[in-house]
Amino acid sequence: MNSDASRRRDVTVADVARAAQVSKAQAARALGNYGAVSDDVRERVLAAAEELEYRPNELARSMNTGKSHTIGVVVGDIENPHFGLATRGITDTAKRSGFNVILINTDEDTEAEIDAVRVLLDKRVDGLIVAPASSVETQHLRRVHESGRPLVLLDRKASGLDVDTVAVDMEGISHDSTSYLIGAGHRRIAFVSTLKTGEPYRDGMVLDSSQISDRRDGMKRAFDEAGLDLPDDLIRLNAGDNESIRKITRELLQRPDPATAIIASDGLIGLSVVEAIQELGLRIPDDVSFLMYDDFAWTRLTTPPLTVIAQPVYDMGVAAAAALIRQIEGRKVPAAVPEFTAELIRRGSVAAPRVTGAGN
Amino acid sequence: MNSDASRRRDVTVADVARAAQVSKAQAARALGNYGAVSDDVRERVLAAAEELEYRPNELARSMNTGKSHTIGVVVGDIENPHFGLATRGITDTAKRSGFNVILINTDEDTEAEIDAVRVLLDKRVDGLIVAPASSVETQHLRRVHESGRPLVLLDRKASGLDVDTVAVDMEGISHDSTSYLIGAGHRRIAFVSTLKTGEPYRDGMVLDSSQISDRRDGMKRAFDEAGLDLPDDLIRLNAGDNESIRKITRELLQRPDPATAIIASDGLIGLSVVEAIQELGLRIPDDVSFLMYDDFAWTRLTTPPLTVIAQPVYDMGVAAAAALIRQIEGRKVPAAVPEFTAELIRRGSVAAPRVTGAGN
DNA sequence: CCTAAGATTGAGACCGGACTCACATCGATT
DNA sequence: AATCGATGTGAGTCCGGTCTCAATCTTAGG
Repeated sequence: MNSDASRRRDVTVADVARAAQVSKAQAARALGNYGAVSDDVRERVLAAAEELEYRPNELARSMNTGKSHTIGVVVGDIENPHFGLATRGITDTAKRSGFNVILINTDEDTEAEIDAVRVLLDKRVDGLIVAPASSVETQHLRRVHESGRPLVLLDRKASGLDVDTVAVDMEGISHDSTSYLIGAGHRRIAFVSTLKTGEPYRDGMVLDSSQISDRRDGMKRAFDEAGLDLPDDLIRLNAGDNESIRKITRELLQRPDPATAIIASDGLIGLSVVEAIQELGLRIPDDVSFLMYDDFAWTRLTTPPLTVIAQPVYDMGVAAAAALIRQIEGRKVPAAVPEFTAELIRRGSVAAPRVTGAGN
Repeated sequence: MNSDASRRRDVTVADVARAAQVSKAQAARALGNYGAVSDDVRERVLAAAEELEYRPNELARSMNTGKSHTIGVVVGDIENPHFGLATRGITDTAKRSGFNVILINTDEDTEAEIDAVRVLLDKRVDGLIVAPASSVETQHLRRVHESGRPLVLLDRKASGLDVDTVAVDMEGISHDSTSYLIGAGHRRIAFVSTLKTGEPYRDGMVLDSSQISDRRDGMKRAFDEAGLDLPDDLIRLNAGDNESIRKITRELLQRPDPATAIIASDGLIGLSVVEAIQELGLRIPDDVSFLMYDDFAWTRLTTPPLTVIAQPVYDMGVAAAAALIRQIEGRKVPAAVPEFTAELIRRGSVAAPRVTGAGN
C-alpha cells in the first residue's frame, strides 16, 4: 500500500500524533498510559500506532525517566557453568521484574572489572551485580556504592564494603569438609586454586579473594581442632590452564611426602586435577581422595562419582537479582539477603588414605 | 573539599563547560574529540572534566548518534555450556570492537524469543545475534531483517531467511558419525533430542529445527548408502528434563528390539542418557555404544571416555560477532561467513554391538 | 596594509520521549 | 444561573549529548 521501501527512520510519537490528528502530548499520554486521555483520542492514537507499527524508543524514555530498566552483571567467566547458572538465576529474576541484563566478562582481571563497571555506569544501568575479582582492590566498587548506585556482590565479599553480598558461608563448609577428610584419616590434604598471586602460598599470606581466604581459614580451623598443623606446602595458588593444573597435581602426588587428598577450589580445576590423577595411573579414592567445589552434573558420571561441595548457585543468582531490584525500587527495608549454605555431597571419591610405612 | 554529600545528579557537559569557562559546544567538542578546539580550551575542559569526574551519558550520546554500541544476543539457555562458550566468543569479540552485549534467554520458547527481539529492538541495539528456537516460525526475524537492522543467526538456520548464519554442516557430520556407527556394525541406532513437538517422530515429519532435521537427513543418507533403513522408531524427540530423558533411554534399551547405539543431540541430554545407562547396570561400550554432540571437557573423564562430535563453538561465537559487527559498520563486502565443520572425536564409547542370537 | 582562507567559538536546533503549565470543557453543586 | 473541582488538551521545556550555522579571530599571501 504505502511506502514499502525499507525506510530508515523509526516511527515516533510525533508521527503517531500526526496520523491520529492529535497533539504530540496527547499521543504520548495515550501511548505511555499516563495522564488524562479521552476514550476517543486513546482509540485513535492506539489505532494509528498499530497501523504505523510504532515502537517506543527506550533510549529516549530512559533519558528523562532516569531509569534504564537494565542491570549490569560483571562476572569472571560465563563460560564457567558456575557463573552460567548464577547468570541464569539473575536473568530469570530480572526478566520477571521487567529488567534486562548487560553482561560483561572480566577474566578475573581487576583492570577489566574496573573498566566494565565504568562502561556499565556510563550506560546508566539501574544497578550492578558484581562478582569481584579481588576482595582487596575495591575502590571502584566503593565509588559505585558511594555514588548511591545500587550494588550487590556475588560470591565474594569486598573488604570494608558494606553492601548486600550473596555468598555462602565458605569458612564453615571448608571447615566441615576438611574435618571430614581428617576424620577419614587424611593429614596431607592439598588445596588447589586459580587465585593469581605473585608468589607461592605461605603461612599468614593475605589472600586477595575472600572466597579463598575463608576456605583457608576453614581448613586451618579444622586442622587446629584436630590438634594438627595445616600443611602449608600443599596449598597451591596460581593454578591456571589445564596444563598448569596437571603439573601442579603431578607435583602434589609425586613429591616425597605426597598429598593423600586433594581439594579443588572449583569445578574447572577439579576437571583437570582428576584428569591428571588418571594420567598418573592412580585411582580415586584408593590412591588419592578427591573433593571439589561445584556440584556439576557430570560428577555423578565418573568412576567413582565425585564427592563435592554443592552451592545453591542458581538461587544465589536469584537472590542477588532480587536484592538489587529491591534496592533499585527503593524499598527502605534492607530485608537482609538470605544466608546461603553449601552442602557436602558425599559420593565416592573420598576414602581412608592408603596405609604407608610412615604410620609405624 | 567541595560538596562531599552524595549528590544525586550526574555531571554533564554543561557543568564542565561552566567550570572551564567555555561554551557547552566547545566543551562537548573537546570531550568528544571532534571539531576544532584550541589547545588552551582543550586543556581547560579536560582539566575541569577530570576535576568534576565527568562521565559522558552514553544514553544521551546514543540518542542522537543512533548507535548504542550494544548488540543483543538471544540464546536458548546460557546455563548450557554450549551457549556459555559461544557467548564467551561473542562477548570477547564484541568487547574488542567496543561493543557491549545484552543477553536474553528464551528457554527455547518462540514466544519468549519474539519478546526478546522486541525488547532488544526497543532498546535500539545496533544488531542482533539470535540462536532461533524454531527454524520455521521466523516472521519476527524476517521483520528484523527487513527493517534493515543487522542480524546474524547462530547454530540454526531460519527457513527462507537469507541472513548470515554461523553454523556447522550438521548434515555432513551426522552422516559421517552415523556411517561410523554403521561401520562398527550397528543397525539399531537411536537419536535423542530435546526438540519439542506435539507428536512423536514419524517418517517425513517436518522438524522445527534445522539443526535436528539436518541431523536426521544425515543419518538417513548414511543408512541409505549402506542399503539400510533408518530406524524411525528409535528417533526420540521431546526429551526434556533429566527424568524424561532417563525414561526414554530405559525404553530404548529395554524394548524387544533394543537400540545398540545411542546418539544424544547435545551434552545435557548426553549426561542424562549416560546416567540412565549406568543405572540400568549396562556398560558402555560393551552393552551399548554412545555418541553425543558437544565436546564437553568432562567427557574425557568418564569410564570409558566418550566419543563426541566437537563443534568449534567459541570460534562460531567469534565469527557471529565479527559478521554482525561487519554488518553494523556497513562494510559492503559481504565477506561470507566462514564455514565451520564439526569433528568426530573417537574416544572410547563406541564399539561393535553385542552379538545376539538374532544374527543366526 | 588589506583580504581571504582557515581555525575557533557560541547560540541554538535536534534526537524521542516524559512531563509541567495554562487554558479549555463539562457535569455537578447550591 | 454562577461556581468549582475534575477531566481534556496543546504548547513548550527538559534530559544530555551531537551537530549545524553564522560570527569572530588568525594569519598568510598579495
